[in-house]
Amino acid sequence: MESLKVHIKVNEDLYLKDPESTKLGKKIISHSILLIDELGFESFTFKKLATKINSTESSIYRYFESKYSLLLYLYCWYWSWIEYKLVFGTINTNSALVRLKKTIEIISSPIEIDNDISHINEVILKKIIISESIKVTHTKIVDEENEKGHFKVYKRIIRRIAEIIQEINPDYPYPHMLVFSMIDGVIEQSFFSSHLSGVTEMKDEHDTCLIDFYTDLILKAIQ
Amino acid sequence: MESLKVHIKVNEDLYLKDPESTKLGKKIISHSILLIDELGFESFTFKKLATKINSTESSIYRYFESKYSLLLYLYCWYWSWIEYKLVFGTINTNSALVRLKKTIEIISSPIEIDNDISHINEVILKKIIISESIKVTHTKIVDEENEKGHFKVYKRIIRRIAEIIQEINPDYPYPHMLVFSMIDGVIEQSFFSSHLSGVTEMKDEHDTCLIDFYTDLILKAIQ
DNA sequence: CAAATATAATAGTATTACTTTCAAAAATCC
DNA sequence: GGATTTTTGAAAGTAATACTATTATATTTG
Repeated sequence: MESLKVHIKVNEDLYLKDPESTKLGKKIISHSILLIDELGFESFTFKKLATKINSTESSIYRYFESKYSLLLYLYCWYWSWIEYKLVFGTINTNSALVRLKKTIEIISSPIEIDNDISHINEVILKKIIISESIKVTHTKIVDEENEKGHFKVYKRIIRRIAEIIQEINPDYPYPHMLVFSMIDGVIEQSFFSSHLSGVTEMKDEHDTCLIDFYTDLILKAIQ
Repeated sequence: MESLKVHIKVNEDLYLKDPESTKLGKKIISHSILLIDELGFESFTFKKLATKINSTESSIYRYFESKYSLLLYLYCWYWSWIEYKLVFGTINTNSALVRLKKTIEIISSPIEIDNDISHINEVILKKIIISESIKVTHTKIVDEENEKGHFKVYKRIIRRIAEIIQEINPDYPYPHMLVFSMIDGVIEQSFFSSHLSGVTEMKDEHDTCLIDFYTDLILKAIQ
């Protein structure tokens, strides 16, 4: 059976030319994910990517201003996809508590292969988000990017979940901090689990203990 | 009154020549902190630093292999200093709960100027740690650095605090994850508080609400 | 004061992140 | 199906960066 195809749309000013609109564009996206994962963002260059996909540096520059803006594109795509999963996963659920538990599960679960979205490998994309997304946020131009609205989706996700918490306990004073703690913590613990053993009980990126940890932590905090 | 001078020692393989041993070395450290804060790590270069301190690129290269290893030095220095504050701040305290509370306070408090250590501006150093330390950890060579023992202090801090938690509640299953959550969360929330308003209730880097947030969170989690 | 060491001045290299130009190929329009 | 527009490829060029190497000049030390 053919499954439902979902198209994640990102802000138009993230690219010079929509990579979803052409074959070369899609190749740039799918292979950049693989190559950034392979080399790390610092060693990743448009020249190397061009060689990989039998194209040229200048062709890639027609889609993205810089390798940084390509990473920003992937970052925005990822969080839009997560938002879609959150909305889809909690639809028709009346109980705020059930919605919260489901939300925590979606945020802290390891990614499984999702065939609904063709050319993007979400498992490797998450690996990139885990190891490289701080290169999108921790920069001198973060405020500029923020003003352009590039963190809108990320912030909306936090707001959405914080609202569920407020529904459950309107008196809890730090719902956003609690949610941010989880969203950021999932990424960071996933990274450190496979690099600095000893800082976390998590064994690797596929360990599901994060669900358990954050469910317990959040429910106790807001009880 | 002359205050107690404390000398923080870092691993010898972090530098080519000990910057604490000469006037130029100390100038490199103190001014690199100011310049990295001013320009951001990406735009910071040894050439610019050399100009600032009326020296030359090649002289700075005699102390540090690369700008990256200078950042690693600052990173290690910072965590050694935090460890010293933790040990000093919980000495002679028998109750594990009191030690835990004090620890949380030390980790999540904004930094105040500490005149005990002369040429290093700890307030600005923390700003650098907040915005740049991920450039030490989130890199392809993190495993290599880990093997060289450069994250030993950081990991020991987590272990230390996790042990206090285990003393209070030996059955809590995720003491390291909980501690890591706090240590990493403090840094990340401090960063985002001043850049992405809306993701946290924290107003800025000087807001003390983190103490309150983490004290409540951790005590409820392990109760 | 001599010898050893540290620093400054200068020049040079490979790589990177991009830009420009122009020709060839492909898609689109009538 | 041929003309036109758009997209891509090939090649060369630029400024900046992250270092290295060499030699001369200070500065420290015994």
